[in-house]
Amino acid sequence: MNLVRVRFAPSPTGFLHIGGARTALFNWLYAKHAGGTFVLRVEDTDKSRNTEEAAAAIYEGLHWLGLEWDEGPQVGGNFGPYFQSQRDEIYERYLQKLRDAGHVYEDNGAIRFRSPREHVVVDDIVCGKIDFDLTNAETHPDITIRRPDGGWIFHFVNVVDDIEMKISHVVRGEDHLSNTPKHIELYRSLGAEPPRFAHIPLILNKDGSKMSKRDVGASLNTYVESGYLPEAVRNYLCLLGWSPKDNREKIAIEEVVRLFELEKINRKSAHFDLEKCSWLNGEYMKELPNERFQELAWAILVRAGIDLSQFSPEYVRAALDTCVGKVRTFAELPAYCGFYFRDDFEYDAQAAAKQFTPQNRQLLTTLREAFDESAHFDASSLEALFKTIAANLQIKVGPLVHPTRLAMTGSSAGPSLYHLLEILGKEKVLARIDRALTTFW
RNA sequence: GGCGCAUUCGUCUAGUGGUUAGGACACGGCCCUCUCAAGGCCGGUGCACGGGUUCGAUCCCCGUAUGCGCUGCCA
Repeated sequence: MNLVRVRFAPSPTGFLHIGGARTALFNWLYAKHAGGTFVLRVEDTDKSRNTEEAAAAIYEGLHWLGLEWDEGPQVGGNFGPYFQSQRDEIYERYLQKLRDAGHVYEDNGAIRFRSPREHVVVDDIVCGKIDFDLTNAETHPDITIRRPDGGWIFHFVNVVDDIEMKISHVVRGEDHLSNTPKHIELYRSLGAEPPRFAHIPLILNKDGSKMSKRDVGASLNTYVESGYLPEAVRNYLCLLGWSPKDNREKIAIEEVVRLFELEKINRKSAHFDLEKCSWLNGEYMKELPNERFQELAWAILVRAGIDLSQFSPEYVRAALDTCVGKVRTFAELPAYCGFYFRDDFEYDAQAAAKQFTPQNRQLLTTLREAFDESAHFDASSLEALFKTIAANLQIKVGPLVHPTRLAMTGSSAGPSLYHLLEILGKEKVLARIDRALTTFW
């Protein structure tokens, strides 16, 4: 019987760090792969007031990524409570054990753990065997486990909880590697068998600098609010420090679960590349069922301050349909299709200088007449109309399309012109040509 | 400073004691095309450096450099 029990033990800071999200992901992957249990434990030893509120951001992030925990807050379990702030009695009990065995002493009101002063070998699944020499008290001072005010220190409660919760594998960030020998000393002094350790490399910024709270993209929330797809972000995170070894980039989570091994995690820290994450997001967006695309698109447009209620649902739906497959993230959508929902947009200055020439004024006037007289205003009729006019003038359709697009959207890039003309409808199309004509000439 | 970990294209990575060192993102070019994307084709850039070991090292060993982490009565 070798039950795998892993945990994600964040401290409630009010947001889920992208590195923490990946740590949670790797724990979750290993639990799923091994048929084990994924525990969520909130390390709120700081006794900060709004623990529940701050922890909520972590729950939301995990839920968003689809990393459901088997034990912990909201779901319960046999090893609770899952908040360190509620486990005081347990810590008292373990402290007494250390006291009884003479492993602790008081120092200015704080309680410190007396190191056995030996070599400790950490046999890490990712980093290999590392021999730490803890014999020198100058370089490796005894750790404090309790503050004078009674507050507990991370090293102690973390170890106690992992013992109590029967954690079999500690999968955490490499920033804890140097702490691990001290933790092992604690396990031994408490008469407990240390778990297996797997220290995963950190995630750094693209330029190699440390990713701090302030960096764009450091919080998972950035991706949620920018309209990234959780499956895309999760996929990208899987590829940071792990790979299926067969060149696959877009890979179903079930497949990752099947292939995932702690032994195959890289030892090198990874730089977060938003470009690649966005590309992957675009790949997922292409396969999005239309319903979900519409739903997410509406949400991002409303968030961007566009009042969709003044348009018919059919109009909005048709407008959004012209954007499918054209953007990599939903965050790009408001700028991409905003012209459908407002008439007072700005014109791209560079494009205007190029397209709104005296010569093109004549073309726009010609087009206006043709639109006005056109009995049909669907995309294919419009396309035929453009081609007829171009043929009559002995020019390509490009010279007709470009100024028209700019007049309709204010931009030189956008959805298919013929389709957007159909959706805007004759009335708006004529009005927008008039607006361009009066604005620029 | 001490201790620890790391080092394959700009980035994520595959890989081996003898390979034309593979893929992806990004980038450049071409094709397609109503624009932009998408798609297709082509292209450049990489084994940090110095010593060993070896017939031969990107791969093994030792240094150096650089980066990151720990060195808290933070987690």
